[in-house]
Amino acid sequence: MFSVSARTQYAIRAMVHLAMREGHTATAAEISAAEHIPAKYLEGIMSRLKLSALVDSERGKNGGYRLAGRPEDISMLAVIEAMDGSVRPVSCLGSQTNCSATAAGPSCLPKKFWGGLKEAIDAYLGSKTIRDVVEG
Amino acid sequence: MFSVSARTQYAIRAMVHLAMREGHTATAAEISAAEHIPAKYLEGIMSRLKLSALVDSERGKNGGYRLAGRPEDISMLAVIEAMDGSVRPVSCLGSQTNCSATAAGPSCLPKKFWGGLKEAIDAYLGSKTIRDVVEG
DNA sequence: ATATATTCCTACTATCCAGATAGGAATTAC
DNA sequence: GTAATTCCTATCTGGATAGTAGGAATATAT
Repeated sequence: MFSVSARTQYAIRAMVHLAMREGHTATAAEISAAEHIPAKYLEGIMSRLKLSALVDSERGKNGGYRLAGRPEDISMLAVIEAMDGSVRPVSCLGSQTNCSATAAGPSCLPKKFWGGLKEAIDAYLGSKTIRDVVEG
Repeated sequence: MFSVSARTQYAIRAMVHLAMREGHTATAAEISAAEHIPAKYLEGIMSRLKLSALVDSERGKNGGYRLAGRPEDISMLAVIEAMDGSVRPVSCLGSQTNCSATAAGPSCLPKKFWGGLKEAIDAYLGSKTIRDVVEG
């Protein structure tokens, strides 16, 4: 239950790897080898991280990736959201559309419960940073 | 991210429905109609709830289901675990087997982070009961 | 300039599982 | 004995996840 995608786990390991390089670039190939992540698959992950402005990249020879900020300023929530979008236990959270549960009536009792779960998860993930993970 | 299966949402709505029946039995067909849950699919859900001793059942004519305890004594964690097992963001939590991340070494930095997430989720889900949800 | 190393882009494939359906067997009330 | 119900087993299907493939664009070094 509530399992995290391989993609997200890979992304976090990649970010941790970059954090330990302390500003020096690391190539996707290097990260792939060090963290046991399929090389081609990792490329797509790095692209997403770039799109979310969590890493900077340099193309061409001697290129590679580096963190776009200090490890203590990058929340785990940001990394996870870059991979799989915002935390949303049920799809009706954050959208106006009614789910099947409310098709016949105005109220959906569990909605507040799910909202609370989202808040609990967001609070934890938002409070942790790459630095916290690096320090174990 | 962290989306909850339809099965779990159905199960919760079914439990809430039973709670509102205050000890009287409700048939699967009745719950299905009231909560807009596919009838045959709901049967399997009720079986699981029974297996986890969250509901009692009576077979045959005038049979049906009722809560196996008071709504305030049934935690949401128990209901969710009955559907999809225990909260486990990453598979290495709760098992001794090493994941690919640790194949080449003894340590996995993110493990503590994931453990903390599990605890945060368990704490929230464990603190809420069917009664809380019924009261909205 | 040319070779090389890298990111970046698009498309494809395979596997797995959630969600749902179907048919009937076992059980009980009346 | 009939109707209503839970219970059991098997099967189908769509979509998502994980991973692969091939190459275009870009930058560096010599």
